[in-house]
Amino acid sequence: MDYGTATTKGEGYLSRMALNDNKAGMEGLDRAKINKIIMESSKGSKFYEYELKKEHQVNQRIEKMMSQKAHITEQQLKTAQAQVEMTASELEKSRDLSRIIVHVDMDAFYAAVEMRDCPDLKDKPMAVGSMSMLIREIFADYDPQFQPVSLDEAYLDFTEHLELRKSWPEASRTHRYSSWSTDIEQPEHQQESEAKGFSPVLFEDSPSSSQSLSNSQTADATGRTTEVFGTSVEEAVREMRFRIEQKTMLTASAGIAPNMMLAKVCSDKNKPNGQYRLASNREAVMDFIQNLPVRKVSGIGKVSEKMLNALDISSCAHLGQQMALLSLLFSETAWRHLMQVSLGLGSTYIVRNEERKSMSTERTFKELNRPDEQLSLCRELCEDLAQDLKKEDLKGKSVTLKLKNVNFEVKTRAVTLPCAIATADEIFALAKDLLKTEIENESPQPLRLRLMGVRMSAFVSPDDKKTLQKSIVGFLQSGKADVRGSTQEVRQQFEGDHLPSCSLSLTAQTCQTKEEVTWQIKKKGLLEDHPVDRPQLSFFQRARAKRLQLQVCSQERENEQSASVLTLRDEHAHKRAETPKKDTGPKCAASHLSETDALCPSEARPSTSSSALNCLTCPVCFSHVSTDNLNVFNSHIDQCLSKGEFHILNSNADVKDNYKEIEVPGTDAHEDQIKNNQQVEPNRLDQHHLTNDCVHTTTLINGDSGTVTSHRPRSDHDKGPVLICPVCHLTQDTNDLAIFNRHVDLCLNQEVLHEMGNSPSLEIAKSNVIDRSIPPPRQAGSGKSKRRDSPSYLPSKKARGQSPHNTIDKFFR
DNA sequence: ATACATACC
DNA sequence: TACTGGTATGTAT
Repeated sequence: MDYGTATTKGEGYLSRMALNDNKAGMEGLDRAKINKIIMESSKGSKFYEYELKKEHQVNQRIEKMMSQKAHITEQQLKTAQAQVEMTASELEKSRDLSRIIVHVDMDAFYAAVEMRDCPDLKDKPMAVGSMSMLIREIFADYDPQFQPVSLDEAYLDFTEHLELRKSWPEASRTHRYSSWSTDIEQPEHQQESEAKGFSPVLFEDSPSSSQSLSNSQTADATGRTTEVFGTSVEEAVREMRFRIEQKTMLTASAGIAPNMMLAKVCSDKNKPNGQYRLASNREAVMDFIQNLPVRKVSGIGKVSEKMLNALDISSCAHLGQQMALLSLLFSETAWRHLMQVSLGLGSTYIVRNEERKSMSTERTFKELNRPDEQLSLCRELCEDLAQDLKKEDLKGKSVTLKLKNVNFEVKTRAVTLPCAIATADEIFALAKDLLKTEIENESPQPLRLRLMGVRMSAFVSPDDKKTLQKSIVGFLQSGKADVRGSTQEVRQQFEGDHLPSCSLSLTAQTCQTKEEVTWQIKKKGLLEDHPVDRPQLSFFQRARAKRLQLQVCSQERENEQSASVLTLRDEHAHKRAETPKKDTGPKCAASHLSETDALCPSEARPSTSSSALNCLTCPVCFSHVSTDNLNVFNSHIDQCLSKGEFHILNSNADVKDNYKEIEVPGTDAHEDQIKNNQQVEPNRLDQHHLTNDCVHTTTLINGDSGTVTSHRPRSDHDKGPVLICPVCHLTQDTNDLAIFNRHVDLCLNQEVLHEMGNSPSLEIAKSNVIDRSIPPPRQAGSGKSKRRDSPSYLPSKKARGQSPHNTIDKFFR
């Protein structure tokens, strides 16, 4: 075997390549010359170089695996063998041969795509159709639950259909040839029909769709030939293929087997325009499997095949023989899957999995290395993606930026928000930051890109998308009742969107998860009227007090808004304290709030209603501010922030210095910024700080701590402040605000835990506690750390349902 | 949650 | 042959 020969980087591959070509029969050739040609052709082909690099990586994996194998003892193997046999007999017990699964695969689908795009065919009449239509119109007759796997593939469970079919009259099994194919009865009529002016179509979006097909079929007065199909599986499948062909003018192949894995292999057996049936008995299955190359199995790709080959495994029979070894070398999921394959097992029930998990758009181009161009491309992609999202009415919480450089190296960078977003501006606000970070990381060299992509994932469920009227106050009113039940109703709808640019803000009202609710509830604590008077109250008690107060005031909405404003302000103050930045001077503190607009759907933004805002309490000085004008209130907070109690935060960072004007997406300043984005300011306080806020959940303590710690006059600053936790009232032996904040967060979370008792959101609350116990992003300025450490107690992904026919991909442990 | 690799069409 | 664009998922961290 040739892997492992390449240990040095540059020459390794090349010598290996040269070696590879040095096969029997080539001995007499001028080897030096050949090597030179190989070298030359590889030169300039970044793609080829990258392929070699990947190959090398795979070879190293294999090497590692082989050395692992070399260390396996007889004893280990014996134990593994016993284990594996146990598993095998368990799996054997679960074998279900009662289902009849069919895999259909359109033969020339992609050729048809080409044809559609071929200008010569553009003007020819096109029949309507699509997989979804096939779906609807043909597949559903055989299995209403059928699963479309891709544009040209589907799984169907024929079992029920076949039962019914037994008693069907012949008429129900008789199908007509379409008018365009009446001239010939052979299946090969396709070319002929094209000659008649039709081109095969499967696409709903074809420009000249709509007329022909259904018309021609129903108006098939000529009648001509019909075909009667029998009641057996083969006949039923043949009938289905016949109907597909009549409808789409494309042939399909099919596989019939007792499970999905086998059906898929079978559909490949008689590939163009054929079908293959594997009988539903164990012997037939095992026979079929024995000589089946592992590579034929869906999910075993190039890499897996190579790794298995290195272990002298090429057929499924080999798999069965080597399971003990495989169980020692591969991950649990991987070897279990392999074992299923070796036993000819696969999924026997078909799940229609209609929700997409992500949506993305990417583009390949000639080298793009100017940051301004990269950014505007990024924007374009975001716009495209937003459009696509809109078509399916999707909103997601995670945005991933994908970059491939001219050397074909791929990078993905992602952020997740607590709330779902969908517009181009919102997506761009995040993607832009991810991109900028990468540009900065590479500087002073430019990023030399050949591909860029933007993906949206973590979609909110349709239920969650509906904005509900019930407010978080309503949630609190129901006490600690079923949080799960109320979670979805926590959002508020605000009417209007005409906000003074300075005073409004994102609220977390659009957030969807329990975690976010917890987060909000905690924020809610800041609404407390007299926290200094009643500091002994728990967070929830305070929340309840607030609720009562709110009831009295019956001004829920407006208070919600002020809550949001306060909270955000706090978050930003916190951020500033944590991440000192060089920025322009203060302008309007609330403009920080505006920046977050980009990150939440506009319809969720609170409006600055003109109704009275009594009961407003400054989160910094805790004095009451009687105003119904949020601008006034914001100014008040600005003043508080820029003096007095808040100075403690300045020990970490000069708050004032960190105020700056923010370009809000959609504003001129923002647009200009994008357009002229030549230079990137590395330490800008920008949208992604909100991102960080969101990712790290709560950051609400700062305002509090400012107050709580204001026991000492400013002159004592040098000695360090005395920090007393407002929750547990214990003096904290630290000057480090970050540590102190973490402590308070923990305390608060413990409150939440207690309060929630066994409520369903416990898990979430817990995770907050744990998250908080992790040090905050190390350095300020870099602002790079968007990583969130995941709690170790979370169930592993293995717990997720995985269907056996899924891919396994990585085999190594 | 994020990054990356693998897989499939 | 070179190699895209889209989605999903397994593994590692």
